[in-house]
Amino acid sequence: MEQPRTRRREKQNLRIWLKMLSSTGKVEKHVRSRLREDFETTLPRFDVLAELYRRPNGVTMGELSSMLMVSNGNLTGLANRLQQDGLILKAPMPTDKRTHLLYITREGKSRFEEMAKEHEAWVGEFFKNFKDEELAQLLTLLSKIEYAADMGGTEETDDEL
Amino acid sequence: MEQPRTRRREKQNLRIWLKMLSSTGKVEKHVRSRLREDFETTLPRFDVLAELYRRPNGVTMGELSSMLMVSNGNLTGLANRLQQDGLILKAPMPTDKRTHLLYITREGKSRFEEMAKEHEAWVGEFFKNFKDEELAQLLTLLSKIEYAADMGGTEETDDEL
DNA sequence: TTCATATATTTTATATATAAAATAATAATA
DNA sequence: TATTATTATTTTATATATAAAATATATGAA
Repeated sequence: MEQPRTRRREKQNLRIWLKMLSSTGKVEKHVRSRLREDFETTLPRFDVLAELYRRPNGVTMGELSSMLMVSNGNLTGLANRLQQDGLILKAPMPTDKRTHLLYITREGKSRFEEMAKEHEAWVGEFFKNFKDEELAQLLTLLSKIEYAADMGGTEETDDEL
Repeated sequence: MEQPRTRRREKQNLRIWLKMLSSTGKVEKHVRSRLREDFETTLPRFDVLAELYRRPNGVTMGELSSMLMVSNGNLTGLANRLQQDGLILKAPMPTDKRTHLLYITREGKSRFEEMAKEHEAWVGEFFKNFKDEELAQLLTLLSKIEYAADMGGTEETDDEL
């Protein structure tokens, strides 16, 4: 015999996952369009600048790729293009020539500041009609999902804890 | 003079947006890995099969690309690869040779059924520790964001309605 | 009919993205 | 010190993804 309770729950899980994908995707598409049309850049490039902006002392390729959760190979290309544009610098560490440090340039910094201001406004539009309490709830619920993802495979249900 | 209330709110908006990106991204990475390792396929291919599975009468390229929210050009390549694998069929409409209809094949159908079952389980893991009420809340909040995205630029704040 | 316009899809150029192999440099060990 | 193993990054092959141009077909108007 079936388990309608469990089945309903499974359907609900899928519905939420699809909603996460569609809502995130739509906001992301909007941000990407604005970055492209207003600043002739892309989201991954913006993300790189954002991290380097917060670390004026530089970050290694490896650190940055794990911060951004992208592969090393992906970051290699991104960093090359950003360096070509004069927005970042890349230099091997004298003490270990394998390791390469990335820095944001003065131009990259000022470019990022312009974009970050706008970026905040674009994102804010989507939350305009949220109550403070709803924002807090949403943050908590999403954090719970991320936590489950970080635990990945090792976690248990509450019952078993 | 500054407006700490507004500023706090802006920070919170950004925090949530980043959390949407990170939580969705981590679940997505997990699903992509499983699809790759267990079924030698990818998320976009799975998405195409999912839509065609639900429409046995076929869907045109244009319809499908807007359902999946990807460009026509992107779908062209995806559809070619899926047809090569024998999972879908593509055929021009006799009444309008510009339009091409996509269908899932018997093999595609059975392949998708296998994957869908697993997919549901993978996704369910992330919501294991959620109460029914929390799931409902999350769905509502995400829907509100998606709604704002769909209204894109035309919407007003509640105050002004 | 014929020409202009509109529509559906594909092609092209380019940027992300990954996994896996290759490279380069360092560290560790015999 | 030589050899081995490890680490950091790049390269390669492939798949997604888009915007813009090109193609092919259909529709509409003169």
